[in-house]
Amino acid sequence: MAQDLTIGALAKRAATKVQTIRFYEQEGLMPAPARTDGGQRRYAKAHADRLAFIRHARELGFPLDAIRELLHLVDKPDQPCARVDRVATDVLADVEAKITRLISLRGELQRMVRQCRHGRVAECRVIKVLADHSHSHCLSDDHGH
Amino acid sequence: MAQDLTIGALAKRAATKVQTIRFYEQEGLMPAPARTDGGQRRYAKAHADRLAFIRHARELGFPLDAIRELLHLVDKPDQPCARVDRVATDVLADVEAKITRLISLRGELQRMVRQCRHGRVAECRVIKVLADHSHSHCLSDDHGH
DNA sequence: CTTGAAGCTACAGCGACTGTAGCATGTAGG
DNA sequence: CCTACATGCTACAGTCGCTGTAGCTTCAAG
Repeated sequence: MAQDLTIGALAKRAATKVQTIRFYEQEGLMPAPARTDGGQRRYAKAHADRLAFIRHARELGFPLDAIRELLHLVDKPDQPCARVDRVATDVLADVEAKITRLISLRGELQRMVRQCRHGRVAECRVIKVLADHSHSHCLSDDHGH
Repeated sequence: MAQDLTIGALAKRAATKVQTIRFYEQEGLMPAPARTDGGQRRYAKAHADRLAFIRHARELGFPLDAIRELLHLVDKPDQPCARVDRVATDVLADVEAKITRLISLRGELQRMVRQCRHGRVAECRVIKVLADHSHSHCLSDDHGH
């Protein structure tokens, strides 16, 4: 077919690395493509669409396992989409938890940096805050992670 | 000395795993402690302080390399703390970048989940949004990461 | 002296790639 | 037709910060 892509051309289109595509194939996320007589991969449009799906999901924070599940579900279009919804909601909850935690980290870091008087290490607030054991429990609600 | 701690007791105090402490020693973050005749580690208070410092810095998102640098600086208290400030500011910038990105992800995920009509997979908005290539560039300002 | 918890070393595994070494293939120009 | 040379191939190591496991030894209490 005329519109077949080499792995390099596909990688450029999807803004991924060549190795990443081979990695997705190995992980069962991308189907094995046709090969030339010499053994090189040649991709059709369906592969490009699938790769775009995977990349978009990855950018949104979906782990590969979740993407694998979504790809299975795409092949069963008559089923109810409750599981799709579940996967997406789980990712959303994960993203929200990360935001909450990072905002609390940002607060503590900002306080630390703001208090630094740019003197010598001996009296540096940053070092003092890090060394101060009494601060360390204010974030520990998450250490089970 | 009477106040020496086994690795297990130290781990419990610092809310870490035993293996994590050995890992920090191997990485040069924790100094090698005294050993019993049988070869078991025995820790003094200085080790507990150092471990608390490391753990607190880790909770704040400092990578181990940054912590290594801070620990070196702690041993040179007469130097200006500009480098300490630099390390902390870098971590803060990193945290802020992550927050910005995650908030944009959250927005897209919320839209996706909200539009789901809980029908069949064939007409699922979540799947459609993920498959739609035209959405995939709205976050790509960060793909260099 | 025995038992059982806790310690020891060494190494594999996680997630999601990324990089490297050492070849083979494909294609464009001469 | 031949030669460069970019690109492709496989296989495997490395990234980060731990965590878990196997197979053994040591310690402290009873």
